[in-house]
Amino acid sequence: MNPIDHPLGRFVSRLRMHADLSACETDSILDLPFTRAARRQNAYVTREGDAVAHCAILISGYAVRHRMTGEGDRQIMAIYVPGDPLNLDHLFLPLADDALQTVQPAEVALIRHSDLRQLMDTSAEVANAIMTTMLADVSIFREWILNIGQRDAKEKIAHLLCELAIRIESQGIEAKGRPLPINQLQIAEATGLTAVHVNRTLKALQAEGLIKRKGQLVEFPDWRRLREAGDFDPYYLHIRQGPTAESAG
Amino acid sequence: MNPIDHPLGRFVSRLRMHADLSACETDSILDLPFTRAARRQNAYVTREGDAVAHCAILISGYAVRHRMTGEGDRQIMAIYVPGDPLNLDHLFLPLADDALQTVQPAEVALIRHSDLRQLMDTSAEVANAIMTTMLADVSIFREWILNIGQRDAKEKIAHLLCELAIRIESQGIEAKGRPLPINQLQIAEATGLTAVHVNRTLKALQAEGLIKRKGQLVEFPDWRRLREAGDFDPYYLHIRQGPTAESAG
DNA sequence: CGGGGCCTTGAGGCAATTCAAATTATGTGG
DNA sequence: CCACATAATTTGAATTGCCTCAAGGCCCCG
Repeated sequence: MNPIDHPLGRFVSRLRMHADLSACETDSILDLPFTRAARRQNAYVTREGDAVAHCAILISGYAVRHRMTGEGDRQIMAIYVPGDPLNLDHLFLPLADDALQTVQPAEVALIRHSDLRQLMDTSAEVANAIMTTMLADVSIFREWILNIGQRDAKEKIAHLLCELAIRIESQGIEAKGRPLPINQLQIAEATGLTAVHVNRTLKALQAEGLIKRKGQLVEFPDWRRLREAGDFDPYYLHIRQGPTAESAG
Repeated sequence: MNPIDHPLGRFVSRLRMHADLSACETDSILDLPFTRAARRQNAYVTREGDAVAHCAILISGYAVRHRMTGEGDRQIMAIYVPGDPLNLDHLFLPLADDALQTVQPAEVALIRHSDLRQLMDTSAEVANAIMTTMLADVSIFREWILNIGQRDAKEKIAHLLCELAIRIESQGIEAKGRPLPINQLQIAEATGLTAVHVNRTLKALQAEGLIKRKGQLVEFPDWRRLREAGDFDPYYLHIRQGPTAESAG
């Protein structure tokens, strides 16, 4: 069976980026009971303060994780692509300290904590794959600290675009003429810039031939120079096989 | 036995901030085999790229976790206080993606991964406490993304000072007239500012009566206003009992 | 064809940076 | 305990990257 045909297929594929899973272990994941749920654009999956009893896996669409200052400024701290687990952390810390929200119409698979924990107790390999995947996402949090703290606007945005390209491509989605999962305001909220400055910086990247835009579509005519402009090295993603996006246009 | 007398006593105390541990479970942690190692100031515990086989627990002193851009700019992504585990993540993702470095003379306890995993396999409660503690630290990573991305210099620094105060105080260290674990350059590297601007901002905080400095010592004459200035709410630390630093001078 | 997102552009202002140097702490060996 | 070296902090002046405010344009969709 092609795992992509299964709602959790991309999740398995995500786990396999970080750890080995036998056919048997794969099946045990695909056999997990789950609730499939559709979410409109901008719908919340969980909110800050929720006591969470389910792990959400993104089946399709895009979602973000965000937190707000007391003055209401929003910071996006993660962007999720299909196959990504949104909140494995809630397995161990069920009190949500930030919100999960779709940014596109999306579907999620909701797996009860008890069911997932039971499988992890049964299979050390599955447990290990889950942990490693969760910690790869933590490494991304840290790279964002670096990105937001130390790089200038052009580098920040180029870096974010590179990361998204690699992560989306790794899931075999839209090899070329990628539609950006997020708009300019959301790029701003993810990089700590203002939407106005994001707009100007995107224009500058385009003028330099590093990206090409057509509406929501973004193309990368010169991947190598974009990577350099963003000081991007994908090691922090902890994807085992070298990503293949280098060849994409 | 007073657990503080044991090198791992503060570590147990840290775990107990986030999860229940019975006396029996506590003892099983204190009985873990470990190597005690002294580290000079600015010594590395692990470096980026290392394949790590031990979890390091900070017994005394202070340490940071950092990563660098291609241009050599350093971003500190975590500051560790005594009792903190430095790298539980390496249990599951043994390839270090950033460096751990002392910023004061320090001692660490090195616990072999295999020993810690064995204990976690034996005791679900210990495993849960370890996981919860690790994820509380991940929540701190995310708060730093928010702090660096959305707040201005005064808020950033006030927020960082509040976090450090609470975390140090929670370990029962130096109730008043706290010596800052880090210098101004390191505050800069942790907040994404320059050392010069950190200096000016500290002066401004002092002029407003939010902090009082004497050499390396920092006092908080008006904790409430400092907390407000830093938009600081300790919920994200996931410390179960309300921290007591409100009363400290 | 009208309304609401989203994107785009301009002008002016400010927070934070850069560069450079002076001053003050900290530590060390004699 | 002093003299020296080194690290850390402090200050000034000039610059700039990014922000704020404000308005206009585009495009999708009912």
